Amino acid sequence: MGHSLKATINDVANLAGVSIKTVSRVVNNEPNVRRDTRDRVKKAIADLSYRPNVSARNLASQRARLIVLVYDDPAAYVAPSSGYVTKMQEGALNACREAGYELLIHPCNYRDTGLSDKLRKVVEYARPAGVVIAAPLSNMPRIVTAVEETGVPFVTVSRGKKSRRHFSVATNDREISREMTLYLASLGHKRIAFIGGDPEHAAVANRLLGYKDGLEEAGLPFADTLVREGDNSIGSGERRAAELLDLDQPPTAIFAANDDMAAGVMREAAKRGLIIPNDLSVAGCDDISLAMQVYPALTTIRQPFAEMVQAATSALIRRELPPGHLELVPGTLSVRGTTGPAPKH
Amino acid sequence: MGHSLKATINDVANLAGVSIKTVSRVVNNEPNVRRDTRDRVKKAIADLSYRPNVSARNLASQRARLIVLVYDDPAAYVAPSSGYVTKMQEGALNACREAGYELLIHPCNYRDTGLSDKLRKVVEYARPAGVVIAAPLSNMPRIVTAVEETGVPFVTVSRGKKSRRHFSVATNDREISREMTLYLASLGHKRIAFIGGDPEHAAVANRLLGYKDGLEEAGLPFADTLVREGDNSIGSGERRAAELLDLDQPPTAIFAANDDMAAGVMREAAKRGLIIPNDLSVAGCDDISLAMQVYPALTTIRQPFAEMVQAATSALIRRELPPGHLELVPGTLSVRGTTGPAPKH
DNA sequence: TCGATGCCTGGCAGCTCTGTCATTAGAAGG
DNA sequence: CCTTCTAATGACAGAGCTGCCAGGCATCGA
Repeated sequence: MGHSLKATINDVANLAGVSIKTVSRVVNNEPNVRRDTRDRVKKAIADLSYRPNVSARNLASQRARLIVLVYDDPAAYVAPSSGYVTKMQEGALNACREAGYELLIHPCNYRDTGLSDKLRKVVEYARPAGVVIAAPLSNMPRIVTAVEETGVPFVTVSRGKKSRRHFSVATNDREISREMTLYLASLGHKRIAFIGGDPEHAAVANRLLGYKDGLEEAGLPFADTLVREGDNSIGSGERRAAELLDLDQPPTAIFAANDDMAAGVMREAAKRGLIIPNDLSVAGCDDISLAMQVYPALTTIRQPFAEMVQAATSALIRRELPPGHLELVPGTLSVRGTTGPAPKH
Repeated sequence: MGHSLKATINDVANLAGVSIKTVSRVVNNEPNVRRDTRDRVKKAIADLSYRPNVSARNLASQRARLIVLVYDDPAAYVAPSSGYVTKMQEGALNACREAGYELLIHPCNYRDTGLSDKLRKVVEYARPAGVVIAAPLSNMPRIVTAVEETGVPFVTVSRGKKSRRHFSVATNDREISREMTLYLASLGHKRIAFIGGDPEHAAVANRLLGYKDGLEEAGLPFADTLVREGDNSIGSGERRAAELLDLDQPPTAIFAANDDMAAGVMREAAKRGLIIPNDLSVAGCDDISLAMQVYPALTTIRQPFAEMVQAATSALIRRELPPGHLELVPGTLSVRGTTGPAPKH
């Protein structure tokens, strides 16, 4: 019915019989408006189905109601990739919609050498209210510094270590990796291998530490030969698994620092006719959708990506960013079909 | 060095010794500016590292340089899902960046009954230059109508059938499904099953037609029992595969209308100890990242999602939208490891 | 020589809001 | 009844840019 398509604040003011300033107050939930005036304005807004013009608001208030989400999109360089991107977007969108903010997504390639400059440009151009930097980019000093230098408030998500300088959200990587290792040990596995990822990613380094913690706590020896470095891709999971399974004393369980590599391990096992979990247990980390798509479903560590990014985004919008504060969102073990008791001999 | 953070058009005009209007002309690549004037302005812009204020531009020109991308996000209702979302975003972002536009993503759930109203609100609020509606939402009349009624230009992507009313981009679903069926027949398969999806999705209906075309062309009989209806999820792929493999005369090849269902078929085969492709050939459709993640890698139909969305988005930005025009982006067969010669007996 | 034509350039209004400050109304106090 | 204070409201000036129109200045043909 209400055609509109462009009622302005003036139309609302006329209809309600008040000044545009009062309408502005109502729209922005400011105090000092009488109850009945407020109701009258609200009715007029509804009748005209008035929506404030975002551009005019941003221009007048000198700040854009806009959050930029910066993340690494593995699809750009590693052939097949996963669902963590949509998870993050979901979290950011939740927080933005709630507050009437817009979200600008900015996928990028962490290996791009010109990335810092590009990011700087994007931020200076969009002039957002804040920037969310997701892992693994959040662990790259040059990236963080580039954003920091623009002077726009920002939050990092999933950093390995705490920062003195800015607000960050992370998960308890080390702790939960320890738990996974202990769980594997509790199944009777004595030779548990670990496939790490790019050591530049702090989260990955923490997972390795957690693995060591777990071994120690279970009274198992740490062996260099059982630790390999992949690049987070399925292919590297396959290759590292091949190396491990070719050992004289191959592992009976392989814990990969992300799900893609775990899937690679499963592929290699399938090639060799190994039955999972009877002959080999496999565990991953991240709980991306891929984890449920493989058969058997992958035992993994659920990373609450959406929640983490949502927490980061709303902190940004609320402007509650005590520098150096680390917000911890705990992960959980997700035990599914790829882990089982160690083979008898 | 140029600190800036907020040089305005006035600063540039002063430095270059021209009026702001001339600066505006240069920024917008308008004609009728002398060569040396243009160069002088460009230099001033560079020196001050001036970036036009998006809000001011949008406000003054009465149009937002913003595209809304509306798509169905399966992650919301079907547990595990796939990479077509990032593909689409990639295409849309490419087109937007090129033209200096922003992209507003709007994932939604196609089963949400209040979706039309929500979309209407989003569009009226953001007032974008255009809306891209991706499949399967583009096949739902109530969705398309809701967007149409806002009066904002829009494009649908991957519709099954041509529309008289608006511009659309699609792929040659029927044709390419026919080719896949012919390919399977050429491997010697006589009983080729088809698992379709939600019949409300026009693309899926077309794939069924292509399957029939292919059978006919190969001189194979069409059998009702070999056609099943899934819901595009992995789970439904498993269930339908179970039904098919329990038949007295089970198929030797299964062609699923999307990759998730094909992955489900593979899971069911693995459960039964069937070796793919020796005992059973499996083909999918979409070529999402999952297709490369399963083992063996899935033979599928590559759907150029990114290209399609990119084409749609730039048409929107260029405002070249002849109503009723159908832009066809061809798919291609991607033969990988899940298809092979039919078993001997 | 005088328009006429066409390229360049600038002036100015206006897009829709918000921030600041002024003003009014109403309550409280003497 | 008049002051004093506070809550409620409004007037007005921008925020930074674009659209429209007017004008200046060569160039060209008659």
